[in-house]
Amino acid sequence: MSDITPSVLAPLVRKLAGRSPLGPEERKALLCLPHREASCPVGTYLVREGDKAPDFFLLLDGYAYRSKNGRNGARQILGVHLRGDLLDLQNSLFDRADHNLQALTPIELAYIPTRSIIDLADLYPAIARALWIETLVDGSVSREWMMNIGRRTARQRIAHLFCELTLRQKMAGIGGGPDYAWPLTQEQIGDATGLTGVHVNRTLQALRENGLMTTGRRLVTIPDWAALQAAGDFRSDYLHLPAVPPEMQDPFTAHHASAPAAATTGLARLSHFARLQ
Amino acid sequence: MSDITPSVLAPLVRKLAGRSPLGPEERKALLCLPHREASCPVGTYLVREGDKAPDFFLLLDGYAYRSKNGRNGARQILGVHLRGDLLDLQNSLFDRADHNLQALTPIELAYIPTRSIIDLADLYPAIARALWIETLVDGSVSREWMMNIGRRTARQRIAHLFCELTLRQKMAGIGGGPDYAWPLTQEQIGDATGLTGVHVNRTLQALRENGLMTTGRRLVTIPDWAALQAAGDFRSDYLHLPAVPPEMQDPFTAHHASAPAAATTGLARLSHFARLQ
DNA sequence: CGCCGGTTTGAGTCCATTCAAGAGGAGTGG
DNA sequence: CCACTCCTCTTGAATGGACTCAAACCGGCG
Repeated sequence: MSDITPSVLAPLVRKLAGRSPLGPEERKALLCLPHREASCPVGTYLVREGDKAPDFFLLLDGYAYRSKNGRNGARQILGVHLRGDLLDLQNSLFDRADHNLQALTPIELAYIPTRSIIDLADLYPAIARALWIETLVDGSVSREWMMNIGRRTARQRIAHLFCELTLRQKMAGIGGGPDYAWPLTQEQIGDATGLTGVHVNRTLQALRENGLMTTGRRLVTIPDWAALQAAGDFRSDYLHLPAVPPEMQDPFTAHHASAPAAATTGLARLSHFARLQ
Repeated sequence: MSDITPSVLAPLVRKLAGRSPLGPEERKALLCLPHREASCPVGTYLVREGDKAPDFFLLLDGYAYRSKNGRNGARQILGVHLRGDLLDLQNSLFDRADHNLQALTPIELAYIPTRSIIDLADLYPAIARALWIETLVDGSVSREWMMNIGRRTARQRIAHLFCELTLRQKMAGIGGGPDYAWPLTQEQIGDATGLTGVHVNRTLQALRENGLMTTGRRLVTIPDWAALQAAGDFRSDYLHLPAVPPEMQDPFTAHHASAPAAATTGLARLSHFARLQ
């Protein structure tokens, strides 16, 4: 419960401060939130479609994903989450969850009562705004996924997904080397991209043959990041990341970011983020 | 610039109050927001992908849509908006817009500086929360669209889109009769559902032949609402509407839509989650 | 009237699916 | 250690849904 070891919630502060500047008082309030740690095996449903008033979670370690089920048994994966992500802001403010949230790998999480977060948001406008922006970013990602699923070829969709997850891992400080963890099965890649597992397999083979990536037991290596980005029509803007390392920027984004007269809020956020590290 | 007729912003209050209860003071503050009215012809870009710091709008009349462009010229429509909707919460808090916002029909709108809304949100937690929830609802709709585009047949996708727009019009008090306005061309339906215009045409013909709907010059008639819902795998939950009239509710909304599915490790879930409670 | 945007229609093609069946690996229990 | 199961990945052949590329049709409008 609420205790004196605040370090567990540090990622929460880091996350939110990356969205809206937070003063020391606000940081402290966040760190003092009541919470409970837990760990779940693969496949655990954290929230199930139709459940009432779920609380929400900070993902401390491992991977999770959101999904929806169709009447005919079809499943669509809506997003993937990794260490440091806030889970289920989406559901927690509604009376009933409209999608599932499931552990993709064994996970560690901190469970935080929704009530206490809302109270904090009422008390500190900066926290409220950070939560709001976090939700807006989530929406932006959803939109890019729509684009991906609706208007790209199988090859592009899969390359795009690999780009997104790889970059997000990089930003979360996971897997600094040439290898990145890959938590999804081919079937799950299919569910995320609107394809079948079989066709994912074939497309993956083609990508490998072209030297764009190699997958081995739950690992990906990407020899040529720029090439994979191009193959996936990937531009990282939509993730609204605080600061993408130069070697992983795409020419398009770099071009725009280098324009000096850029907006002030982004830069403020950036410096804030740097301070945390 | 800002004028003295506050009635124009009444839909804004109505919208937000539907998300979170607002006191008289908060309502008054909203109505006193500085704003400027404008009207735009069909096709006007209100915001263009890559634009910086757009302000935001209240749609007073007409239809608008959001879209994204791929590098190869592909276009994905991300959502459709109608009278009373808040436009571009999505973009306005970021440095740069990540998608387009365009007039689908001639529209009337009230333009509100983002700054003043944010100030209001800082001042009144209830307003901040309402805006947040509005954003969450938007995310919920995006998720359903992902499901639609990724995991449904052409027939289902199109039927679903018709259901959504029809119901939202009903809720906004437009078109009380058996006819509803239909602002989208077949090409645009394709862009919204991840199909081509040609195939939309053929699918539409099939739907008409089955007596599920008829389209005439910018009008739709739906003889059997339940049948169209079934054809589109449509459940209105995801829209998070305040109150859906009984004749338009679907039978499925009542009882839990718990898909049995694989749920292999579902057993672990219950014990664990019980512990959390 | 002629233009123009939207709808309709046709024929051929291709991308992705379906339905199998087999292979590889990891974990389990005897 | 093996046999066993389960899960994931792989491969093949046949099918089909949606796409492409036209061209024609239609109504509204200047």
